[in-house]
Amino acid sequence: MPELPEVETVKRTLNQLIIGKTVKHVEIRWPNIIKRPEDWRRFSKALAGETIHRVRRRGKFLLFCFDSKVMVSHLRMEGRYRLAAENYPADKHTHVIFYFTDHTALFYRDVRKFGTMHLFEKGEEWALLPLKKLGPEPLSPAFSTDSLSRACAGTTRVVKTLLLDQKAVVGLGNIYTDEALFRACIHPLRRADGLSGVETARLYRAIVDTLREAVRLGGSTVRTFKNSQGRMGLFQQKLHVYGREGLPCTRCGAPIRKIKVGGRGTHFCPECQKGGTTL
DNA sequence: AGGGATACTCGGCCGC
DNA sequence: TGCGGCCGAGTATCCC
Repeated sequence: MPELPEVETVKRTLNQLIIGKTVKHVEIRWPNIIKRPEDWRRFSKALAGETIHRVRRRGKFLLFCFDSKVMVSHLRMEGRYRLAAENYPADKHTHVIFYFTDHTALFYRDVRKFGTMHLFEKGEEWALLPLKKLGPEPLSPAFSTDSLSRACAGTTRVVKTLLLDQKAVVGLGNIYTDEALFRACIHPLRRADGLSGVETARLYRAIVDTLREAVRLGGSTVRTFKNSQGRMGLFQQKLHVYGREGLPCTRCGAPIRKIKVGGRGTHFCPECQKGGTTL
């Protein structure tokens, strides 16, 4: 499940592979992936003849910047891009194919069909969903202990839920939220507005450090070993709690526990992340 | 009004 | 072999 470090890795790879390519046509095999424009047929028409100038990232979204259009793509759990020859055999999980004028093609494959694509006129993407309401980038000056404190102060929700919702900070999903809370020694069920100043500062550092290291290692490859480009992240070897239910805590040896928080599987160390759950 | 909870999308996979 | 339930990111929708 791609979170900020994985999406950042994909962005860097795509910037090496598809810059300067011009779209010949787009084949849409599963129209539900296309969320904008409403008529998915117009998505293909609008991109024909457009050249890709760069790929950017905002939170977990990829932005493909064309001449006059911007395509905003979210991979959700299993979305993947692969560049190949245009006659590469697409399997049943390949839902969108961008054919280029140089006889290569970008294949979008997504087993769960959960991914989304929005197409905008260049410049209008920031004022509309899905980018409109996103919080600060965690690895930018816009995110700070102060901004995190303000976000925490304004809500009665538990801290894990706050971190997942992309308003206090973007880019965290289930894996890195659990890892950051472990690193900060904060229980996932603590109420956000109950965190002390010291704890908030610790959480800020933990988020930044966890994401920085994961980006450096090319993200995590969790439960998908058939990554076709051979490009596997290495951060999964650094996970302290995610996917480690029952295994000894790397810090204190206590067995890692798994609970549900807001419907999401949540991993934590019952010793290292003690502290009042304020409930 | 605006925060919070819930429904919805989807198919591989698990347990029975 | 079949089948129901689970998982999960983000948005739409409802509720308070």
